[in-house]
Order: sequence, then structure tokens, then C-alpha cells
Amino acid sequence: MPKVIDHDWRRAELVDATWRVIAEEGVEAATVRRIAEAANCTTGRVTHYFANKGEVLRAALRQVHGATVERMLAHLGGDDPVEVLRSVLLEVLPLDDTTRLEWQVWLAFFGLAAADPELRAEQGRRNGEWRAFLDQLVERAAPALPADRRSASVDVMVAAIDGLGAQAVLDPDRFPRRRLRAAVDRLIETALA
Amino acid sequence: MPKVIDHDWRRAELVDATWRVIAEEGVEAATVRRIAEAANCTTGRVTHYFANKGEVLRAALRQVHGATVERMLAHLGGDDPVEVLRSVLLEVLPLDDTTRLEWQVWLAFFGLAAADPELRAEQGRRNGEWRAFLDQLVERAAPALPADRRSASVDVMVAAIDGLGAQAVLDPDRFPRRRLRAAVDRLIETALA
DNA sequence: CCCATCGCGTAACACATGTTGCGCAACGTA
DNA sequence: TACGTTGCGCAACATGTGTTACGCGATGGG
Repeated sequence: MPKVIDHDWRRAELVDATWRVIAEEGVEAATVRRIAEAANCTTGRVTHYFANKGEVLRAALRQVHGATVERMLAHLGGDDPVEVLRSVLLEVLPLDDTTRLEWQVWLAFFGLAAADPELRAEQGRRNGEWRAFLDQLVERAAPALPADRRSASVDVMVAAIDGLGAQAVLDPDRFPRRRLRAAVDRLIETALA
Repeated sequence: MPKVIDHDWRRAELVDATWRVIAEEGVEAATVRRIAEAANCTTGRVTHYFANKGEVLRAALRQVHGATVERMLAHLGGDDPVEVLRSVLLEVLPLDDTTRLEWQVWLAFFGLAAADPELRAEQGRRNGEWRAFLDQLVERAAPALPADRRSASVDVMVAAIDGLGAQAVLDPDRFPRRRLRAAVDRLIETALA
């Protein structure tokens, strides 16, 4: 067997280039050629590792999601449940360059998913997990809250985080870190009551 | 002068076809030819009334926004400020087919705006107006609320509406009207406290 | 040292896209 | 009725797209 090449690593390289292009130039710029260029190769390599362009985009979305989840899990160690909740929410929001790029990718996929059933299904599943995760954190932080109120609270919380992220990406000057933090504080304060 | 044709009406026809295509098939399907087809004409007419495709999309976004604003203003007559706020929020959310299509368009533009500075500027301006409008309604509904708390509340409210709309469009089965209403109730209850 | 095998660069293909310009038909005016 | 103007259908164009296929070069096992 010739040419010992790590298949998974090559795919990761390409996926990485892909979501970087999406974040910096938008989905419509994420052509096969542009992706290849960003990965320092030609389209040949891209088509060699992915059946078609959709696969590449799908993989990029999964990769961004995975990275976010991993970072969130790192905050679960704290003792104060309210602080754990706060730090998780702040970890998701676009407060630094990394998360800003991630949100740019998500926003792009939001637009795509609106018309693509397959993407919508995947997005729906991820969102369900995210919601369940937050629900658990909220229950821990406010055990006395009745289930139906908690459910509505989590709905509002998930939605507000989505909205805040979008605002912060589309209008970063008007939404500095301080303002996002204030919104999260208010969100937590009211959601647990 | 021959051919008495209402210029504005023709433009409106084309804009209408445009946002319908975007809502039902996504932005990437909104090509000049597809728009022309949806408007029952050829690309000749489209290029005759718009300098380029960007203009058409811009006009479509403006038209959708205008329609929403108009419908919201119809709810301002009530006496109970809290009920006015609630009905305005419910009017924006995708509770019927019309608003669902509108949200589909917005979502598409969110994705586009992430990479297009011109669109982002326009979106930012609109969002500022929407925020100011809600701020006024909240102040009327909860005059005792300190300004800084109100500010954070409105941030959360705007964000939550954006997020709820997005969720409802991307995963309509999981977000029936009842659930959206419950979230709005919870949102108002906590935002005014 | 050879050669089967895999990686992937290169180029071609078929098609879709935004934009331009020609030219005809329709119409109000004179 | 004849004319000049305008709306816009139609076709061409250049460019960019996703995808397919060929072929060379590198590589490690025999």
C-alpha cells in the first residue's frame, strides 16, 4: 500500500478551510474552487475526499457545532449552578474572534436551512440537544421552578441567545461585550424567577 | 408618449415575485430568470426596471419589512399597554402563512447580510428602529422600570423574538402556535418585572 | 528494483448565472 | 394615418459553477 495519508486528517483540513471561507466571505463564496484554494490544494483533493459539495458544507456545520459543544462542556465543573449557566451562555455568545466566526457560519446556515430540508433536519436535531442541555442546567439552577414555566423559560433563553448572537454578528459596534453580558444577566435573573 | 405603464406598479409586481421566490425556494433560487418566471415575464422586464440583481433583492427586503411594520402599527390603538405589547409581538411572530413566509425571507437575508456590508448596514438601521419602537412600548407598559433594566429587557426581547421566529420557521412542527404564545407570555411577564 | 496502488493535479464538460444590446410591437400624439 | 417613443421579449456573451475522468508521480511491499 503506497502513500500513507491520514484520511481523517485530510478531511479535517478541508472542513477547516471550508468553515473559514464561509465565516469570512459568506456561504455563496464557499465554492469548491475557493475551498480548495483556502486549503492550499486543488479541487481534485476536495472531490477525492467528499462525494459532493453538500457533504463538505454539512461536515463544516458539524465541525463548528462540535467545537462549540466541547467548549461548553468545559464549564460544567463549577459548584454554583447559576454561575455554570451563566458561563455556558457566555461561552456560546460571540464575545471573541473565534465565537464570532462560528456565529457567522451558523447565520449562513440558518439562511440555507430555511430552504433545504436536509439541513433543516440536522439543525433541528442539534437544536433539540442544545435545548435539553439548557433545560437541565436551568432545572439545577432553579429546582423550585414548575416544569411548564421552566419550559417556557428555556424556550425564551434559547431564542434570546440565538437572537443576541445574530445581532452581535450583524451589528458588532452596537453590541459590545458589555451589552451582551448585561442581556445575559437580565436573562438569567428573569428566567429563574 | 406611448405605452402608458405604471412604473411603480411594475416594480411592485417584480418585487412581489422576488420575495415569494425567496420565501418558498430560498435566496439561492432567486435568480433573475426564476424571478422573471414567477412574475410571468422574461428577464428583459426585470433588467428594464432594476439596474442589477442586488437592487431587486434590496427592494424585496424593504417591501417585506414595510408590510410587517404596517401590520404592527394597526395594534397600537389598545388601551392596556401590556396587551398592546403582547399583540405587537404576536403579530411579528410566524403564526400564520403570511408571517411564516416573511420570516423565511428574513432568515435568508440574515445569512446574506453576514457577508454583505451594504445589506448589513440596512439591516442594522431597521433593527435600531424596531428596538426603539419596542423600548417605547415597554416604557409605556412598565413606567416604573429603571432605564438600564428596561434597556437590557428590550435587548432580550428583541433577541428572543428573532430567535423564536427562526426556530418556528426552521422547526415548525416542534414550535406550534401554542408554544410561541407561551414563550411570549413568559417573555412579557419577566421583561416588565 | 519493480510494480501495484493510491493521492490528487489538471483539464474538460455541461450547465447556470448576471448583464448587455438588438429589434419588434404596441401605443399616444400630431 | 403616420411617426416617434417606449416596453420588453429574445438571444448572445462572458464568466463561474459542480462534477467527471484522465493520467502522472510518489510510495511502500514483494
